Amino acid sequence: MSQPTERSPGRPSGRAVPTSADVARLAGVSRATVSYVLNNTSAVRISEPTRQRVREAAEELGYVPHAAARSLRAGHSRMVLIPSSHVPVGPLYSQFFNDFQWALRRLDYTVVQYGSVGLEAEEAARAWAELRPVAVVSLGEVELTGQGVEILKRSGARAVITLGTRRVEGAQALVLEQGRVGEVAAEHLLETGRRRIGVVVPEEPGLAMFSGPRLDGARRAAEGTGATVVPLPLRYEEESAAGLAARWRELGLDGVFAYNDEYAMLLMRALQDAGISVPGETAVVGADDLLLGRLLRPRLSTVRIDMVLGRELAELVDRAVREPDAPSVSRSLLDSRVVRRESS
Amino acid sequence: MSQPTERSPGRPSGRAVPTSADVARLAGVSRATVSYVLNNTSAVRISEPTRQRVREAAEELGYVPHAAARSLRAGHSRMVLIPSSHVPVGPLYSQFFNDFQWALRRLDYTVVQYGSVGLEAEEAARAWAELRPVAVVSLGEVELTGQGVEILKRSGARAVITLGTRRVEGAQALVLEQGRVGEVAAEHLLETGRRRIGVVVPEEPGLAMFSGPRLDGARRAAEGTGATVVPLPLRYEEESAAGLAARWRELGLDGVFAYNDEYAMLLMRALQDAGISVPGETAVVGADDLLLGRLLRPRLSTVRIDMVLGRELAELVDRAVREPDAPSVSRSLLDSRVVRRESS
DNA sequence: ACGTGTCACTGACACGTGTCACCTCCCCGT
DNA sequence: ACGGGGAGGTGACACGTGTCAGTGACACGT
Repeated sequence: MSQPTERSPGRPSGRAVPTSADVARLAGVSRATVSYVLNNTSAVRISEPTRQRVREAAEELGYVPHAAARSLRAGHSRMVLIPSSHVPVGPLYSQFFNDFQWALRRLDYTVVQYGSVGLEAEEAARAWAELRPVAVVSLGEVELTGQGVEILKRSGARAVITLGTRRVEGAQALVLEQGRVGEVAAEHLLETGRRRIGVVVPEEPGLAMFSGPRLDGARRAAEGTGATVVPLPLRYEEESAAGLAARWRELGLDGVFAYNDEYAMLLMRALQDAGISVPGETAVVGADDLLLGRLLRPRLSTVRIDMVLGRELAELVDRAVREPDAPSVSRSLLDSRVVRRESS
Repeated sequence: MSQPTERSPGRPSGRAVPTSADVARLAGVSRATVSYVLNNTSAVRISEPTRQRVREAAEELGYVPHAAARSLRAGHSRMVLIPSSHVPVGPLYSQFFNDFQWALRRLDYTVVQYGSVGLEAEEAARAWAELRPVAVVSLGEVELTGQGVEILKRSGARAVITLGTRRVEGAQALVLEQGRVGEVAAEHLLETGRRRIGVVVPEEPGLAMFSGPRLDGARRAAEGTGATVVPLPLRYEEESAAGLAARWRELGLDGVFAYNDEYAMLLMRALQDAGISVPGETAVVGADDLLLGRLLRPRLSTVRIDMVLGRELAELVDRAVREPDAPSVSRSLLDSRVVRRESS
């Protein structure tokens, strides 16, 4: 029942996608020549008239090379894979990500975001490895185990870089010192005379990766000063904030670092509605320096986070790809400082 | 100088990435058997002991199949490509996108986001076509021309779907009726007796795609009512808002739809600082129903946008892939309604 | 006439996988 | 003794590309 697999030599139109062989046929040259022309191979000399003919044939057929076949033959690709689970992120991160992507493209890499929603860590790593990326940059949204790194490296990845809060076995780690954020916030509150400091810890899942280190940083700042640090679980809802505000007096806090400008705004409103004066009775500090925070009264004090430059990270990826055996640097890539406004 | 290309038969470790041939060798079977076992091919019977041996060998070598080789051989892939230029987006969109991705994975597609920052429309389409995706879903962030659609289809894409504000030649278009957002906002303002209505139009590039239709929608609502609609350019900065507020009285507006809750909050604060009472003198309506809008006083009225379900869109993609010749449906996928609070 | 070189191009192989047709045992019924 | 047939497995091809070695054709110097 199966057709003989002979390829009818002249199949000019049809619905088949054109290959370089089709281009060669149309231009009246060999497939090799087509490859040389379209890739501008410098080591081989092809006459100008022939080049022209090949290019015209390719144009006419709408030929587009097949990336899979190409990287199969080449034995490697220039694909940088970025796992993404897409927690909603702020403009800060978004800006950084754009820069990063742009810089990588400039270095002639192909950036691919590959979502792996709802997969196990190792299972996800295997899925990424199937694509044979030359590098994997995990931006901390997705968990990556030492086992996963091993799978990726064995599949040919020359660089596995994690950009997150904790180190992963075998990978280049760029630690985002989230702790610093909490630390400078707490230091600021201490300097202005506060002694019992609350730290808001969002209950939303997926944020633990950031909130944990920030809390720890605040604790570090308080160490040895005699001040106390109290974690405050909070959901991003008005009722949750109202509930927290209702028992505020019994907590006896005189300062609070609220993880985030959004949580800070939520909490500050709830405090004010409960009759707690800000900053008189309690100082409030957020983070991210959102424009909206400046619209409240009192204006929200905040921690401004200077993110690593996308270009810088792209160059680091490039270096890691070219020298995979280089020592595993692990730098801190955040700089944080307090912007004092009126709420503290 | 080149080594003879013989492959040393026993190369147990080394740094080479293992192929199915290596697995076959280790398990003492043929490559075909390996393929059958690992793919659970039902039409072929392999004894249980052999299956075991193959699986163990694959495990031991850390074998991961090569996606490129696989889809090359298969002649098609199940990759859905989503071009992304990553303008910072709100939680609404983010949630939708997660659902969409999850639903596609459930339908056994591989979702890949491919950024094409700073490429021409046609050039970008060519780059996407190289990956030979089975479907392309443009979420409106990226321009896609009729020419681009042609390139993609010729390269084997069975479905090209645009999800945006305008239709594209040759593609399945799902029009997001951004106009409705402006329309219901304006209708609401008109119902509450406002006659001179401002519509904030962000000056930030990349938002024009949304802001234009919203303005048009507001105009549509005002048509025939005798009310006037005035576009108000605004940058997302305090100074810009202050400038607009300063000349508010001479504009003589009694209502404003501010594109967005964020712009609305910015403008409302500036109006209040300039001594304009809200909603007494001017009513303000935003959009997106952000939690933060509820924290202001007066609480911000807003347009709640019910986005299409991710699952629904995923099923539509699946249908389009299975029946590429189906008629080009083009539905509206937004539902908008006003949530009245205190600012209007 | 002959070796040497250069130019422009082509033939053939390899990359890793899925699958189809075929092959070899071995058992069973007559 | 022989045909039939199923169970379990293998050999070989094709997918589309990049690249190396080679091949005529022609020019040049002796």
